[in-house]
Amino acid sequence: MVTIVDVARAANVSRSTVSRALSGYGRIGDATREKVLAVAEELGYRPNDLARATREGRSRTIGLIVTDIANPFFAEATKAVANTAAELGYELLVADTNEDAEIERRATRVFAEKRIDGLIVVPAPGGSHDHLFESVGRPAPAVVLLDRRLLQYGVTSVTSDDSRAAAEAVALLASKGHTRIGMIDGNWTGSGFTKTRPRTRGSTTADRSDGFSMGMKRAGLPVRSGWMLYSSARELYAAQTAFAWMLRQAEHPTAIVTNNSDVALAVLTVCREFDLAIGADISMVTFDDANWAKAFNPPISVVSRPVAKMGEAAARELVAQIDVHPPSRPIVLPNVLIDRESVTAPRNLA
Amino acid sequence: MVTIVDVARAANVSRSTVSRALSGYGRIGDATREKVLAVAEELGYRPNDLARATREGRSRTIGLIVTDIANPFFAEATKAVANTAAELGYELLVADTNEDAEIERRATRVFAEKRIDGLIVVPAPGGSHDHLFESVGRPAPAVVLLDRRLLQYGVTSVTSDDSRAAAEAVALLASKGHTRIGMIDGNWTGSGFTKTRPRTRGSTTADRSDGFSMGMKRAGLPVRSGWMLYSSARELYAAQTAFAWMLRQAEHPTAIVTNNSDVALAVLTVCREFDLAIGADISMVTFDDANWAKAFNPPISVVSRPVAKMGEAAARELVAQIDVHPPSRPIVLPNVLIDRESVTAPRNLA
DNA sequence: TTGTAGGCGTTATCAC
DNA sequence: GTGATAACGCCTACAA
Repeated sequence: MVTIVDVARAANVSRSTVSRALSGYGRIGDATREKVLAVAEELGYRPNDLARATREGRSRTIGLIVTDIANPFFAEATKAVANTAAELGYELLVADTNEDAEIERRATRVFAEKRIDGLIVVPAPGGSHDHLFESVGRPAPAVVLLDRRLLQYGVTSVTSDDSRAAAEAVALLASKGHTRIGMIDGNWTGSGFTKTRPRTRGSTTADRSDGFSMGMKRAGLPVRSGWMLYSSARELYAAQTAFAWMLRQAEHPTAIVTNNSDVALAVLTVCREFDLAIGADISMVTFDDANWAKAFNPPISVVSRPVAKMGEAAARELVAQIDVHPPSRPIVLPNVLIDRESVTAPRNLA
Repeated sequence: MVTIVDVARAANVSRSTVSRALSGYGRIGDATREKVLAVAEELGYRPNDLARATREGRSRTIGLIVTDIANPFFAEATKAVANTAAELGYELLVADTNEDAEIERRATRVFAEKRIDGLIVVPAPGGSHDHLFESVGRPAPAVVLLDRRLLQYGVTSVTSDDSRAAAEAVALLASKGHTRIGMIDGNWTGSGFTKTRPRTRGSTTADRSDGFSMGMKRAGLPVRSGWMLYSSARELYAAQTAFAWMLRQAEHPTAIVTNNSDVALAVLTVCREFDLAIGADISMVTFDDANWAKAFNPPISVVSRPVAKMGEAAARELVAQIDVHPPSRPIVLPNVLIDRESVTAPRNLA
């Protein structure tokens, strides 16, 4: 690689003159500058940002740690973060933890060693997250949480108002006459599925379940045991098993809310197996406006989460903090309920 | 941030001793080492990898430039690259070009300044790619192409055998009795759609179209003008418009092949609007086993591309090249045709 | 206007 | 076994 010294030699000037020509600071003669620039161009000189960063104490690089980049939600968030960071003059280091807290710790450490200026993180569920915030070993000067909250630490978080949206989804279903409404939460850290509410903290998943319950209460509807299931996030078929189990109960729901698009796909699959027509036989609303939702027959009604905006907001907030603005209060972006055709009046009322 | 000097001071030894204790090179007394380690731990010392990289001339960081991370195919590839890189001891810098060659150039330059050890790139369509390979200004010592080929430059590429797979898809359709088979290619760089084959080079997209034609020829079937459409990759509804147009032709295809999952979604949407049942009224096979394909009614037959393996292979090949192994020959991984239920005999024969 | 010199945090060579 | 010292490439205060 060609360095500043090489350029200096070739242009018959000193290192500092080259630096001045390149960075445009201090005074320099026009002729000298142009010559230096020409030589640099010709030699294909590229400033060494590592050296610069070492000296300046800032790397102009931020880190993003996600539980699963392949998940459409996080893929789109990543895109927004990457684009916003680039626009703001930062590069993006990415790590995928596969929801494993141990991998998260490792990524955190390595990122810290690379001296990232800030970190956006979707913490892996379960386990302690002290490593992200303890003063000794804090991975970066600035940290922002994406789609998660960790109240104990007082970090800025970017989420969407999932509680309200879940309640709204229930209200929509109730307004069509549904009284037996179920929900499947696909973010359980256990295996298989369970009827008992897991005590999760900080997850927006919990918001959705809570919002569901609240919506049911407001509509004056009971939540029967077995109408609200928590299925494993790791096991591919857990959500299918859960929903199939739900359908086999004596009085099963006539409408279902799912907390992400993967669970929605599971529900759709099971409906096909049970020969149940979406809309006509069973109504549904899912979180996340996946790209396939509009293509289905019938098109699926969804809670569209502001993914791209969340990613962008996280990046902007992070950079603001790097520029030593004080941390913002929690940022909560609005969801929008899009009613397509998967919600109709229940059969027995028709 | 606490440096090696801080640790040295606190432990009452010299910088070199601290370095020895930490990196485990040279000779050092057991007692000294343990003390240093203890002090380092207590102070929360983290080696500064930027400084280390500056000195060693290698950053242990690789770059990934993609046209669209939010695209499920690239999202999964990114995941595989990230995981493999981590396993091999590299961190991953990511950039999204939105298929814009200018952004690609910018990312390339910045990555070079950050002194990445290697680069995996999905080049944006159109425009020159000299900037990736010209000796002066080459962004990294090692470069690997993902899902694209650029024959002129003699770079290693990782692709899947899409030509063969497309021919196989046609064969499957033909074996069920279809004679009027169409294809929609959703990677055209133009706007709207066109009937005339664009001259693209290096794209695996072209492989798919070519394979389709080859498959038709082998089956002794004609490709009527208007049965093979190229629709814009940028415009959201281009593929829908194209397929709707195709359906309105006098003798339209009874089966369709689509070259990616987004186009498949477009076809599905149009079929719903035309009230055509997949399978019964029109058969289809699409490239990419998207997560929704199994959930559809009926489940969609697909060419499953080995995405994760491609990402992993690209990362491994890149690291091998960084370790000065000579570039490998083009790597071509096998696709697998998964016949689900979207392919049946055409109506008029039933 | 231009050059000299020192330091950012590492690692490694060479004396002691 | 340990410490002083130089070097990686850059930037910039200061001197000329």
